[in-house]
Amino acid sequence: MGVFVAGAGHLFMDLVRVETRLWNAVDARLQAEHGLRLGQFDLMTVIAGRDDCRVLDLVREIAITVGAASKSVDRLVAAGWCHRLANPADGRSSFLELTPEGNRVLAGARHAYEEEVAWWTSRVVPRETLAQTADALRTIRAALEDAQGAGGD
Amino acid sequence: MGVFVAGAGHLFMDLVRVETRLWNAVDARLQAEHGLRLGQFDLMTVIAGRDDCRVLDLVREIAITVGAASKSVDRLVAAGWCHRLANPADGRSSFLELTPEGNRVLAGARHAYEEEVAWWTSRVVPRETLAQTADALRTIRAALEDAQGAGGD
DNA sequence: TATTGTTATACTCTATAACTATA
DNA sequence: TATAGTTATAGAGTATAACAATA
Repeated sequence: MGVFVAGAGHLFMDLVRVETRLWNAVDARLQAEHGLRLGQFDLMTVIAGRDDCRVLDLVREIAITVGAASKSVDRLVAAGWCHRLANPADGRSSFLELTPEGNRVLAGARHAYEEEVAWWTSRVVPRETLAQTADALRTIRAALEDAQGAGGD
Repeated sequence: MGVFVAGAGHLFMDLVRVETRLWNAVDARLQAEHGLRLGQFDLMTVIAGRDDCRVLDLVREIAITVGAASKSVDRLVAAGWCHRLANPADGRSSFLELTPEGNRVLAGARHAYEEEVAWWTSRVVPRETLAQTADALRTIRAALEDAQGAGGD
């Protein structure tokens, strides 16, 4: 039962399609209900989850260019959700920190995010299969990040 | 064993990171070895796999906008990999077809594509786990496409 | 009228690189 | 010199919409 692997290439295309469509579904809901984009939710989650987060930490974690990261932070700052604090140990960089309003918006959006993702995953795939899928994705992610030099502190 | 699900939201973020990094790895290799981008490989695979493929079929399958699809096809045509044929049954649309050169490039790239994807998946995850992951992704994809009205003929 | 596709605008991302400031 | 970050360019994606041609 299920021992035949149709081909890793086919798996990756299914993964790409799921990512695109699930991203669009979650993004539309966050934008409609909480006024922020999923990309901003992602950035803010990283900032909130890391002490003394710098722009280059976002670059490595999310795998975007430094130019895009810098401008994305500009937009978060313009929205009043984030500010840059001087890094006392290194004058070249700033520490990123969510504002109280940023934390409030993020917390509110997290409920909708979890609910929407669960709707398209937990509802259609058995819990144990989903757990095994999560394990597999975490393993593949770790292999890629290990090789590409991402995510490390 | 593995019954606890850390949260579907965490699974989705792992999926997003895998998609980004694996896309970048495969894209870099296809570009270096075969001169085409992974996005073009994706478009051409859809065109090759469907009789009488139209621009709107690409829009629904890949989930891009009609403007982006039209311009992407322009670039495939400019590269000599695709052409538009008159649709005898509907003067508003064209049928997309790969040129012999397009088919040749696509076939050559497919080897590198499969090898690169397998390197990051089959090498690090047991075959049966990977098969179960493939099943889960296919199921989630079908649920999303059923709701978003994609992929159908 | 509705549909198919092209084209245009404005915004966000990509890669690349010039540039400033600091280590 | 190397690193952290900002800023600029060109190309490709996004949404949105105007538009032409056809159903």
